Amino acid sequence: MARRYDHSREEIRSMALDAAEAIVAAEGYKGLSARKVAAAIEYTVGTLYLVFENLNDLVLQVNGRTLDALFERMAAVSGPADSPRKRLLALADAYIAYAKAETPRWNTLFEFVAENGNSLPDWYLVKLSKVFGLAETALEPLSDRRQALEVQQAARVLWASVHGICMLKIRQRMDLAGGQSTEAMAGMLIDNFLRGFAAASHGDQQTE
Amino acid sequence: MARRYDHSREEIRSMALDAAEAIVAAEGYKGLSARKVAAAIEYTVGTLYLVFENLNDLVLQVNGRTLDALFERMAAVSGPADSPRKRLLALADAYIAYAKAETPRWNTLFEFVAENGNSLPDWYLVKLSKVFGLAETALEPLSDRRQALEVQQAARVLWASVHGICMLKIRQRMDLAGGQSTEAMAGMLIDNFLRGFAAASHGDQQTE
DNA sequence: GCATTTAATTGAACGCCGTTCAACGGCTGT
DNA sequence: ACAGCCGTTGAACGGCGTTCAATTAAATGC
Repeated sequence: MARRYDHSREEIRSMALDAAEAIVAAEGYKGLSARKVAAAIEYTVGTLYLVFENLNDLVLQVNGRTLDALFERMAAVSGPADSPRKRLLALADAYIAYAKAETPRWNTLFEFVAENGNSLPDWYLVKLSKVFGLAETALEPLSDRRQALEVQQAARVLWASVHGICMLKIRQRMDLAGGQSTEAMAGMLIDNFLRGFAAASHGDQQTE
Repeated sequence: MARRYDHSREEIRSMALDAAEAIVAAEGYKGLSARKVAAAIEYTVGTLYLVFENLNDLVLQVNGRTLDALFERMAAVSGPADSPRKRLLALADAYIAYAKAETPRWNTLFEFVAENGNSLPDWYLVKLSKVFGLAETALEPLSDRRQALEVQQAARVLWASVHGICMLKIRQRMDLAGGQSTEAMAGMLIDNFLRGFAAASHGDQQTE
C-alpha cells in the first residue's frame, strides 16, 4: 500500500493538527503521541515525519493555532470606545475564560515551551506579540501623559501578571488565592496597578 | 547479588533525591529517568520503586526540596524592619535570583504540576503556602487601615503576578518585555500596585 | 499496451521510557 | 547446618520518538 495520494501534504498537515488538537483536548499534552495522531488520521507514523520535522514541531503548530484562537477571542471583546481599564478587564476576562474552557490546550502552551532550549521560531513569537499587543493597545490612550515606552512596558508587566494569576489558579487549583475567583484577582491587579500608574507622574520614586 | 543492606531505606531515599536533583540541574526535567537515577546511586530501577511510589512521587519530593530552598533564600532577605514595599521588592529579587540561578530546578516546579490531575498532597501545599506567606507577612503592616482578608488577597495577587513575570522572562527568553530586566518589571508591578492599593480606601470603585 | 521510472507510504527496527514482579542469594535465628 | 526471610535484582511488557529500506501505485516513455 503506497502512493495513495488521497490527500495533499497540506491536507495531511491540517488533518494531523486537527487530530492532535482533539487528543490534547481529551487527554492533555502528555496523552499526545505520534502513533495516536497517525492512527487518528489513518496514516502511519512515517507519514507524519514527512509533514512535520518532529513531534515538537507538531505541538508548536498546535500551540500556534491556540494562540490564534486566543487572539480572536480577546480581540472580539476589546472595543476601542472603552477606557483602558475596561478594555484590560475585558481582555483579562476573555483570557481567563479561554483558559478555563480549553484548559488542556491552554496548558499545552506552557507545558511545551521549555523543551527545545528556549528558542522559538519567529512566526510563533509574532503570534505571541499579537496577544500581548492587545494589552498594549488598550493602554495606548495613556501615552498622552506618559512616555510611550513606559506605557508599553506597563502593558507587558500587566499582561504577564494576569497570566501568572491565571496559571496559579488553573494549574494547581489552589486555595492559595484566599477565596477569590480568578477574575476577581485579575481585577484587583488591574485596578490597583492602573490607579498606581495614573497617580505616579513620570520619574517619581517611592522611597519607602 | 541481593541483600546488600549498604543503606537504609531513608538513605537510599535521600541519595536518590540528591541524584535526581543533579540530573535535573544538568539536563532538565525531561532528562530525568528512573534508570538514570538508579544508575547514579548504583542501584537498579526496582529498588527505586520500593522507596518511591513512582517517578511522579520522586519528582514531587525534588520539588518539595526546591520549595524549601526557595523559602530559605527568600526568608533570608525579608527583614521585619523594612517597609512592605522594600520587603516585597527584596522578596521578588530573591525569587528571581533563584529562578535564574537554578533555572532547571525552578522550571521543574511547573513542568511537573499539571500531570497528576491537579491534586497535590497536603505537605506540598504547606510548603507552597510558606512561600506565599512571606509576601503576606510583608504586607501585614497595611492591615491597620485595611481588612486583613483584603491584604492577604493583595499579597497573593502580587505574588502570582511576580511569578508570571518571572515565568515570561525565563521560560521564553522573550523580547516581549520591552527591554526591561525581570527585576525592573517586578519592581514596576510592585510599585504601581502598592501605590494604587494605598490610594484606594476600602470599598472604592473605579467607574471608568 | 507494456515497461520503466518516480515518489508516496509503509512498518519494522532501534534504543529509550515507566512500571512490575518472580526469582535470587546473602543474612539471621535456631 | 539449615531454613526462612527479605532486600535486591533484572528481565519482561507495552509504549514512546524517530529513521529508513522496502513496497507499490501512479505517471511517464515507448
